[in-house]
Amino acid sequence: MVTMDARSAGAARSTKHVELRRPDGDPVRVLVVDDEPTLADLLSMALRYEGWEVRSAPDGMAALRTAKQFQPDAVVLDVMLPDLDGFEVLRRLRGQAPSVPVLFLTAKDAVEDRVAGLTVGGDDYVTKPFSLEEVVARLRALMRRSGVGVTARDEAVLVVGDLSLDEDSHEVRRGGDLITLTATEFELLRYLMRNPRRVLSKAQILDRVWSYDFGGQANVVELYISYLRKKIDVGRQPMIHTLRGAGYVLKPAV
Amino acid sequence: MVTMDARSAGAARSTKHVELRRPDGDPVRVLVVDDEPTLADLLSMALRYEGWEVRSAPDGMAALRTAKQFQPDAVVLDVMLPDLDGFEVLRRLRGQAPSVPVLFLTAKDAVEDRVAGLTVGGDDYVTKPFSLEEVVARLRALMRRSGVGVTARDEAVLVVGDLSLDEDSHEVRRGGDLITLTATEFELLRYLMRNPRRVLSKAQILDRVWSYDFGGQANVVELYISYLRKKIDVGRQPMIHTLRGAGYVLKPAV
DNA sequence: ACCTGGCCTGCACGCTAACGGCAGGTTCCG
DNA sequence: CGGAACCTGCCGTTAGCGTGCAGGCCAGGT
Repeated sequence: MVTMDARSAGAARSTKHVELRRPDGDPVRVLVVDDEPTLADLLSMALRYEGWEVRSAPDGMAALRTAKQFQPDAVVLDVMLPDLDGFEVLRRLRGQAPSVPVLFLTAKDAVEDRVAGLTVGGDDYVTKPFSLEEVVARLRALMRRSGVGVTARDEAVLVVGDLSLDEDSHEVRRGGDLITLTATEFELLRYLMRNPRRVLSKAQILDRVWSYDFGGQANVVELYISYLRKKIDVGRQPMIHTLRGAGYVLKPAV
Repeated sequence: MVTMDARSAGAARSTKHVELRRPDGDPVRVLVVDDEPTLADLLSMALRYEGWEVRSAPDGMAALRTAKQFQPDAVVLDVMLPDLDGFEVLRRLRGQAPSVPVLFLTAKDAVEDRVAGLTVGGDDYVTKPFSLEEVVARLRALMRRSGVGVTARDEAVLVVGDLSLDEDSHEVRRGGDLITLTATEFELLRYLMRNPRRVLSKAQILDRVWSYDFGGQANVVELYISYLRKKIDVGRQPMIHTLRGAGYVLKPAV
């Protein structure tokens, strides 16, 4: 009956969102700079899955070379690199392209020291370990603000049925009622709302919403789904549906 | 609100404020003159993020050359330059463009009185180390007074709900009651009021409201938020909200 | 130039929301 | 009817947040 190839994670994604596009119609280009191959690959795959064109570089010099030739619309940059300091890379990068937004990856403790100057130019950062949802969301936000993807008037508000989620204010409403979510609940709902009417397996959700080094049980997904239901579906037409053995779906209430 | 074409290439912010614009519709142009590359970059990024077109020069002669060709609407000028004295630059600049407003950057102990003397011409100055909020606010004020950005009658009063803040008189009111704020509290509130209904992380606030060389704990943000709450929210419908793990939001009280 | 008061910042403690493990209960399906 | 998959109440732990206190610095006044 219903399509059950929910785990075809590698397959190119069908039409879900309005694709971000550059003015010339080409897909958005993102450069990933990280010396850990595992992490770089993970990120590259996730971003490619968003429909973006991705290239990656293992160190600062390579990043600058690639950037010159690739002309990315955004850069994901690990601050800890074997050759150059991440901030040095930023400086030189700004010489080439003054307005390319940069998303920094940084270890938790390192942030405190030199957080200064990261967010002033519209740049942003996430601390390791991060969730892919977070990285993608922040990248989208960065590009939205810097004018990439102007063709898609892709505002910061996701809407599914009478449910809406504002990524700027973190405001969530179901038919007028304001709903308060915790950080994790918010990320989970955002992921669901980005993929409405589509089965998402617990594994997919775990990979996407929780940090890549999360060691816990897949049980947390069930737990947080139940939290969301209490806040969103209780006393209303349910929007979150369980598909036994497959996963969960979010769709407008009839 | 006037319709704004999306063609604003570069770093146009999402629709939050009315963008300052020149009579011809192009973005406002600002020239930054500083010999410290780090500082020049920091300023350039921040100003670009305001939606302005920025160019920078490392010394006095370059500044004059760039000014002639770039025709800026405002100039940010370090008084300490390798070649020419900042005042000399000003004099020659006035030869080219008599009415361009200038914002001086000066060390604390330095020639404060001499600079003060120059502000009679409508110019202004900021002492290092400064906060970006301060620089941007003063630049806006300068341009407002000199008639740049005539299209946007962007008054000096910020209003969010029943809360108002006058940038000229520093008067803050919540529903009629006059509220007295310290300098830091004022800058923090101004930043919040410039970004209503938008989550601001502690890092963003730090980068923006505190001086660029501030090395202290991110704890101060929490502290000053708590001060503001005491003065603004106590005994009323709260306008400042905490989003755990995300930041703070200011919004009209329902 | 000294004094004084107000403002900024560091430190540290207490608090509470949020997270996630566990386990017993429930629903669904074969 | 049995088992698998899922739901959810309970609760210990943690980390993010609020705030009182005290020292130091700057400004404004005498």
